[in-house]
Amino acid sequence: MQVSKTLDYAVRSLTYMGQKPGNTLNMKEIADSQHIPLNYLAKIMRRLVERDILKSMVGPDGGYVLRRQPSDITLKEIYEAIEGEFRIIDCMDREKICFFHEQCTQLPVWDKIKISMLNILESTSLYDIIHSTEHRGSNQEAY
Amino acid sequence: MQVSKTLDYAVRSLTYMGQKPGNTLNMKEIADSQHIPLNYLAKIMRRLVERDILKSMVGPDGGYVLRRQPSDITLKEIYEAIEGEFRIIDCMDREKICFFHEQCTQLPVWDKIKISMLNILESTSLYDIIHSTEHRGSNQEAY
DNA sequence: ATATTATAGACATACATAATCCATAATAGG
DNA sequence: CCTATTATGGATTATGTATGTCTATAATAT
Repeated sequence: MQVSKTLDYAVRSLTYMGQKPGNTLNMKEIADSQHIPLNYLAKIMRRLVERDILKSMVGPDGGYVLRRQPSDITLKEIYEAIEGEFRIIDCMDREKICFFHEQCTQLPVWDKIKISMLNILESTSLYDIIHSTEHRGSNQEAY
Repeated sequence: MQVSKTLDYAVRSLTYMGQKPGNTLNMKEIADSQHIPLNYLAKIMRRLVERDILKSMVGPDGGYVLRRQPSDITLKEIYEAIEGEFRIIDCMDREKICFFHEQCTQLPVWDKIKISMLNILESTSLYDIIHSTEHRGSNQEAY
């Protein structure tokens, strides 16, 4: 029930990019600034490009830019780019036949949690994430 | 970001027990009914006993009973018995020093999700889970 | 005394995540 | 056209955690 390191990397990278609007940033700069292994970030970036969250440019002075406004990129999109469809328990996978079928008492609970999480993911944009620190007190205890 | 099989096993087992109030059920019956490997369930049950969710009795005709009313057992307790403290991202672990300290823009988002999930876990009792199927249409599409 | 049950924990396995590595394609600039 | 720089693609390895298995021990009802 944890956010994967990969998703965390993706969100951090996009946040960093959103804080430097307009600039084309190359992978190396992003990887260095966020302490992400370069080749691992490469794979993450590809998925974000595939999902049209980023635009990439090959060659010298190449790199990545956000394809859309941060306010137009939701956390849900980022999640799905990295993890695929949002799902919190396996039998929500329609391809697998769950032994318990409809008598399963568990599903409504997990579904409630799922819906609540999806709401947050959907209603949170990259813009919100970028600006979320501003609302935190500077002497707030670190996590 | 998924519910572990172990937690699912725990919730299913407790639900099953809650549906047969008063009876002492032994592990074998629970394991069989829920299709859980017996020795694996043994480890799960131990944790639930430690947390005073279950009472155990050794010996012939021994087994387990719920120590409290289903309405008095929250999903959060079950979660914590199995997974430990609820946490959705590693740097929420105060023992680990996160590289980004307070400048981290990510935490408020994950924290929002965490709080929302905790609310649900806390406000959902075993009673609710047991009775949740009743609110579902019988011809509802299976997950 | 024996059968039955839970307890305890070591051990093994499988699987997903994370990370590394190497080869290739695109392109800007000289 | 050549070269350096950057992304792309995919194979491979490493690591850790979740899951599952096994064996021995303790408690207790009959």
